[in-house]
Amino acid sequence: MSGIVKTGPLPRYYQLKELLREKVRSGEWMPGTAIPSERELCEQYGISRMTARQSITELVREGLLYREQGRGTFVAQPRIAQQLLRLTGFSEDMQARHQRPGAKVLTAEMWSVDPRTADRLNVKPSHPVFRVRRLRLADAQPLALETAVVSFAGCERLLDEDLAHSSLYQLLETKYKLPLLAAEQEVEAGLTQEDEAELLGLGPGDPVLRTRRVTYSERGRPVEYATAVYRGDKYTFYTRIVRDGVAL
Amino acid sequence: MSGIVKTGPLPRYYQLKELLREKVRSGEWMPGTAIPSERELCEQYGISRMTARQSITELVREGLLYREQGRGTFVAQPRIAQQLLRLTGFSEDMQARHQRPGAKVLTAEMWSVDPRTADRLNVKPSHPVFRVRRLRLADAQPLALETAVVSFAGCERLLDEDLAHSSLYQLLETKYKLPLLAAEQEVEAGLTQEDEAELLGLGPGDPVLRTRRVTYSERGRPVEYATAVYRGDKYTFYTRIVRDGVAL
DNA sequence: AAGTGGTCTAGACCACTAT
DNA sequence: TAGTGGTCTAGACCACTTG
Repeated sequence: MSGIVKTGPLPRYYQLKELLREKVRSGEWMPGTAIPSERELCEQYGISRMTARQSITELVREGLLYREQGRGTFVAQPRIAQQLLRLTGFSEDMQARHQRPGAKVLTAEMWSVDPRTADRLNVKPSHPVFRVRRLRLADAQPLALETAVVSFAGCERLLDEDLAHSSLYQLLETKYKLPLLAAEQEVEAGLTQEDEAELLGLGPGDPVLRTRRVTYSERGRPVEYATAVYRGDKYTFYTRIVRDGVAL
Repeated sequence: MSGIVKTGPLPRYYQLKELLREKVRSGEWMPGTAIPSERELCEQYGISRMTARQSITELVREGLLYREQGRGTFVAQPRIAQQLLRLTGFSEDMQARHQRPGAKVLTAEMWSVDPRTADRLNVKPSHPVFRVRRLRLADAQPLALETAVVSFAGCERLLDEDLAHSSLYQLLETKYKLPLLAAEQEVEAGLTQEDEAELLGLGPGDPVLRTRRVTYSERGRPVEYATAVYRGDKYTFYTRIVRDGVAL
């Protein structure tokens, strides 16, 4: 009946949230239609209104629903709704594009950080950090040349990881308990340099996309600074922007 | 004493939120330091804990604070905290870079929408929409070539606007009451086409950044589809990504 | 053991929308 | 007038962190 377990391991607001998400995902509730009112949900699932509100509030923040005062809560249009905001590394990015990610490790070492990178990672210059340069493959074809510099206590353990077959982001999040919560990224247009062209299978003067990214973990602490050069003919950078301070 | 008005026009959670924000902004609370506990704030300001929590929760979402279970709530590092997420058009973008925005209107017309654009704007093909092509200037120098297609009931009124000196986004938000809440953007590297090169002051084969953007208003309704070509040598695209589903 | 944030309750009054 | 979301209360128990 209710589907909301009284004393399960998962919080009730979370259970209701996933239940509502499924109603939308499955198409049972179509875009533009009103969902049950907060008071109806309370009664249906035997929870208090504040709890139901928390579920709805989080789904509104994700863009799946929207509220109108005095009218009700509605399912948002799918284009904006179902493309959720994610923080992805190369591997997850490729999987989302239905391409098989791969990597060829060019170098992996402990490195005395240069001043520019030190500033971005908030560490002292010459501090030892982990650095890996990889040729990134999509369906076994070269797509990007990526340099990642990672800084945290114990980062030298990354030297023992198999970064040809593992996602760096997944390693950091699971094995090293460093949740990656936010990132700032810059994207520029450019042309190939000689060494890059050869590795990427491009000619001189071919267009490329250059990216720089600082990735942050908890407490706003920078963990990774990554630069990459993408083949301009095979890569499009996607982003979703949500306005800050949008009322719930 | 409290500073939280009992029956003012502004909600109490909002008053507390701005009060906390000011403590951080002014430097009274430095990054990394703990703010008073939720129960302390309740007592200090004479409000309930759920109300204090709402203030804090919103500031955590903005990246100004972070919580640690069992320890407390802390001020985040400024780099990530004070760079708030904004949805900007060209004019706001240039102002943020301390450059003077400008525009030369090439064409402004009602246009029978093509199938590709119709799909993005969620309107029927051949539907009449407003289209403006502008050469965008930064400090009076050509920076980008932008085509914006805008669709809403009454969009033909845009024909009478002075788009050489007005921000399209500001017009839409203020005069037309269309809050711009979210956008999806694609960025690619490319080379100039002949007609573009001349307008942008570039030679053939120079690198450019091509962007496509759909901007959404309330209810997830698409309002604008804009494509632009930026000079590769003068423009860097910035974005901040915040992970979806981050626990509050 | 004491203090913190995380979750939750069972109400309440308000502003707003629709009929 | 009835129903909706927006705000708010005064508690409660839990998991977690720190002494």
